[in-house]
Amino acid sequence: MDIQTIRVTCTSCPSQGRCLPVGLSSQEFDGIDDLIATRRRVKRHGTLYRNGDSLSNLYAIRTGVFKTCIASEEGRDQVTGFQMAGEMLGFDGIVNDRHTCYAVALEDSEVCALPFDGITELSRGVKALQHHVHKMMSREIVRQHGVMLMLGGMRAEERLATFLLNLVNRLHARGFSHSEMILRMSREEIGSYLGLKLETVSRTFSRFMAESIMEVKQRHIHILDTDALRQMVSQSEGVRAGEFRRT
Amino acid sequence: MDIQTIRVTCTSCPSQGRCLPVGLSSQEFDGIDDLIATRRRVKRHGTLYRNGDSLSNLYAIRTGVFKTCIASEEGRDQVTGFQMAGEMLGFDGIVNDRHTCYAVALEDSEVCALPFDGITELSRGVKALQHHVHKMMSREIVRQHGVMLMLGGMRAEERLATFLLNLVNRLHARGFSHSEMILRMSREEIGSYLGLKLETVSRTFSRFMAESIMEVKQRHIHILDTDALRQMVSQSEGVRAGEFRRT
DNA sequence: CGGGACGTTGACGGTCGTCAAAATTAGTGG
DNA sequence: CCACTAATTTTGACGACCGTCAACGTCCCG
Repeated sequence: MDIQTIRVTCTSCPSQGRCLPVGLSSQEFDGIDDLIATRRRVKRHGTLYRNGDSLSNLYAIRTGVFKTCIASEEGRDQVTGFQMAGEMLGFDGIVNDRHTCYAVALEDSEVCALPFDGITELSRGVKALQHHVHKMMSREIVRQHGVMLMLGGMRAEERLATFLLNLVNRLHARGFSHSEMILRMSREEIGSYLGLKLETVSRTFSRFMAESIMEVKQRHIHILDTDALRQMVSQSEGVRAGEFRRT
Repeated sequence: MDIQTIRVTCTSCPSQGRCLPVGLSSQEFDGIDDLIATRRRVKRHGTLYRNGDSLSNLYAIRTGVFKTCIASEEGRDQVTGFQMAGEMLGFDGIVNDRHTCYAVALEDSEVCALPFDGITELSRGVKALQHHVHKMMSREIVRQHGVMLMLGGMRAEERLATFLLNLVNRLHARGFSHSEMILRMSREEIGSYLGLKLETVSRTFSRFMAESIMEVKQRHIHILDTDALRQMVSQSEGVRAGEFRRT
């Protein structure tokens, strides 16, 4: 048994206010605490929900990191995102009352399970909550636009640079270093997310290291030249004729 | 002046019930009509909203076809989707109160502009509407998962097959043929959506025609062998060793 | 210390992007 | 209605990027 559930209140959450209660007055905040939110521990490689599971909860991550994947019928899976503290999971399940994704913890993690019915009901009374739910779903849509941009037109270098910058930024916003991090996902998982094979991911890391843009020791990343990475992402313009461009 | 606005009610909509009022009781339906929904005509190549525009409305398509695009900073645009009658546009704008996309009509079209504030307010009273809004946003998220799957791991043939099947299905659901259609978008727009260059799209069409899977005359498509297309999409498994696989 | 998961590196080839030019269609004005 | 130009589409030749296959290194945990 690797999952525990206990009654919990937002008031004591380590990801303070990143998820649902953003921007609520203290009175409204008390309302949130009335949501019967249960805390669940999910061990590394444990599954939070599978596709096909009926949608009962949305999940807010308290600590840890998750990946979400789609399992296509033909057996090829694909990572659709990596989520960390304060981010929410489960919106994919609302259309058909069942999840079309599965979510797996990449390290021992803790989530807050929020009954979807409770959220909708509460948000009928609390404007700020209602708006925030809309915002979170909209944010997910816009995030995915970025992924589509990446998958649609970028080369391996640009994809990996985009990915690493995004990751380190999100970690920095959570109080970690803006230049160092430990990846919680394998090369294969990165590749799946970026639409690349794991060998290509590995090679691209090596190239970055050779160009002393970063130090890479397995999953430990130390970014030495953030600007170089940023340029990679937006360099796409102004390429010399004859060069290979995916755009 | 290519845009007209007039007061309109759902009751007389040609895309009956595909957008907001799905599953509402007649009483609730009357509530929807209270939304100050204005009809807007948008001519071919006309813009419904641009990125940067503040979010005031969501849009339900009454007639016609639209494309939505992201404009990346570096000038490379990308089509994120094609929308037709009964489908809704604008969810991307909710996070930051401004659109991060632009929407362009591919033929003379007509939309219903629904003030976002009105929708949220009304949905606080009407459960079914509230749930439906959530569903539509969730559906958009799931749709994009499909696009990511396509962009992440499919070959040109599979992408185009997926695209055409999806399109013809949606048209069929609207009462059109299940085997014939006229594309409203150029090869370049298709390519942008599929993460391919227009030449590759054109070549792939030619190949489909050579294999008599379909007849292609410019933008007129006649599908002769739907099963062949379906197999392309799910064929990915069981490929002989030595073949190129993007998965 | 040994086995398995994970990561790195090399060689080779396929797909699709690039460049170029021709063909077909669409749109415009006389 | 027809000439003329612009836009879109098709087709070909060539090569870059990245996928495939394979072998080797490294790390972790029992």
